[in-house]
Amino acid sequence: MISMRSKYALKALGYMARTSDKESFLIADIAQAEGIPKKFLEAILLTLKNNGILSSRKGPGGGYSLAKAPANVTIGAVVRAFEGDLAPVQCLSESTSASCPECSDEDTCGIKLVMADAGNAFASVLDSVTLADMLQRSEFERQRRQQVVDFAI
Amino acid sequence: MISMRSKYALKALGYMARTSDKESFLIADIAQAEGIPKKFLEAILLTLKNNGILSSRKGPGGGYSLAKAPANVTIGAVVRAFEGDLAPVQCLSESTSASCPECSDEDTCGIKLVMADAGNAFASVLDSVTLADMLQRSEFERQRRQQVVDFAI
DNA sequence: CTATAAGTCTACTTTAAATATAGACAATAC
DNA sequence: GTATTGTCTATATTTAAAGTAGACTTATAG
Repeated sequence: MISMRSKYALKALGYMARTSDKESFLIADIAQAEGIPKKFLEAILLTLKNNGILSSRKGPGGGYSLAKAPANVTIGAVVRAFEGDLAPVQCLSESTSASCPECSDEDTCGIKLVMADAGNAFASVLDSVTLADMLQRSEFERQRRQQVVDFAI
Repeated sequence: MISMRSKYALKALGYMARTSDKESFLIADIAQAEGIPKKFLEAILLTLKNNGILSSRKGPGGGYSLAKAPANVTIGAVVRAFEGDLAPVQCLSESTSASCPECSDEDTCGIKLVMADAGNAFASVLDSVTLADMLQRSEFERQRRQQVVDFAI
């Protein structure tokens, strides 16, 4: 389960990428458009900035902008900014140095080996999809469903 | 991140499957062997029983036994007993009926579409590996590392 | 039929993390 | 210099996980 932070981040980025007529976005506007608590979004956008995904300018006329083209931002990079490495078990996380306290032999632990595979499968998908892909996919799905409805009429 | 419950469950099952000379296991013995808090393990084994993975008998001479051969128990089934469906986002979970509160159109939500793929990739791995596979893999890794050490000497 | 050995159930406590909020601070444009 | 906007620090709230305690039930042995 990914956190709300990650989901809000993806929503905010999706909104910014989708609204291509605007260059810069106010926190308050994004919050309202996507239904995200403003103060919470504040911290989220800051994290995205610190991860090089967004850039910002203070003062009047300022706001947040995408630091890269949507085709160059992977979903994996966004999610990792909030969830750390995407390890399904603690002992696979490199950032959290906490290993299994009671694992007799971590190197040959079957659980760890299997979870590594599963975690990699999960991460590969997110790393292979960009923000642009995500929007395109959503749009494709919208049109596909629209056609089904048209056909039904 | 999977919970300790799932990890403890896999440890307990691994222990039972590995210790093939015994038929029946006491909670206390498993707890001690695998370093799991006994009272906590109690609840975990019960859940495994309710999911048809273990069977039990009360009274003297009783204890827990594997309800199926290790080759017929998938890691996915074990983990699902504790984590529910392995949905990476709430709106993909069928058990938790809570959908995204602020998703304008859930059917075409790009986040949901991408996360569905990632979640499926994760689940596929766990569903394709059995308890027997896990033990075998661990043993294989143990021997491989042993050889490397021998060679180094 | 009683004593004992096991699993089962209910309730609670503790701990930690996620989520969210408040308010002061800093930078920039005009 | 003042209004606008992002940034930072601190705190509150809520929720779930992790762990514990103790009474209850079922079965076996003798």
